Amino acid sequence: MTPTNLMKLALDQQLMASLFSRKLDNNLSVHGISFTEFQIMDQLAKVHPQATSRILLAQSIALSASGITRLLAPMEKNNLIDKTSNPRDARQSLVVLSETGLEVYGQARTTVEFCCEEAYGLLSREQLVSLSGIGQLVKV
Amino acid sequence: MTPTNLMKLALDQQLMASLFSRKLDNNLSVHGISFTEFQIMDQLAKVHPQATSRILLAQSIALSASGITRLLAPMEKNNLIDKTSNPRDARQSLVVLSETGLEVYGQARTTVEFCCEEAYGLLSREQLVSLSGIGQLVKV
DNA sequence: GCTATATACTTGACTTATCAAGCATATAGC
DNA sequence: GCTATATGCTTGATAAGTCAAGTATATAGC
Repeated sequence: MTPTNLMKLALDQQLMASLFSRKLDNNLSVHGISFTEFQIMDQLAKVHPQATSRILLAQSIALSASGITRLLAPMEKNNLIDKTSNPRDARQSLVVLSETGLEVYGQARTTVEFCCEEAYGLLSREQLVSLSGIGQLVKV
Repeated sequence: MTPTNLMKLALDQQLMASLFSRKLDNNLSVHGISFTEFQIMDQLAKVHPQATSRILLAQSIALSASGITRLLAPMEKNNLIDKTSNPRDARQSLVVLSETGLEVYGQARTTVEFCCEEAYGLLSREQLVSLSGIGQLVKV
């Protein structure tokens, strides 16, 4: 594959990602959350009821430390998450999904899965496998 | 593929896109342009020396009309693009790459192609071929 | 134990986008 | 031709993120 075609592929991917994230934002608004908030809740749900530090959350969705601070503040006010502190490290402020948060996540997840089906359902099994190959690169 | 796995794949894609666009932004800064600006220049280069309307540019990179206005203003001031008007439609304001713009695009493109190679080079030829079909979906 | 450095945040100033509203021009229906 | 509506673009207010600098706590070296 030529560099030109590779670039075209990459730019298309970016465009797709941009459209898809907008779609999710729109669809999630009925649950009162943004796509970014959903991403956080998804991370928290994975390890629930274990608490996660803000730094780890930030890294997991490629957000800066200050971005996390600003994102979590309203989520806490809306009772989606609870704050704890780490007795072993007073610098850390740990985060867990609240009762409400878990419930909202469950509902939102249905919406997200539906959108994913709608967007990626058209792809062949082969294409999906190729795409999941890309997911590996994230870790690099 | 289960809905759960499909969602995981989609979220990974978003993460990748986010990391990749940040990487491009960083690498393009030596050319004095952002990734968004590069995307615009790429669209303009495709049809150069033909002029493009702002609305079409906006759609091609999934940006709002006002986003385009705000993006193009500094590009014009930096002489990367030239403004023309459409004699058949006085509402339109057409855009072309300037001499300088074309030159900067050429240099920036080398950088972008390098980044793409770095990011996607790890995938197999078969994976890349099946992925290039996905670009079609963008138009849906 | 004290100092130096690293880590986990938070805050202020700024950037880049959005949406809603507005203005100018074009097009369609009567 | 006139009015109604649609299109192309700009502007003000706002949202969501960034970076640089600051604060508080932890860890390491002496």
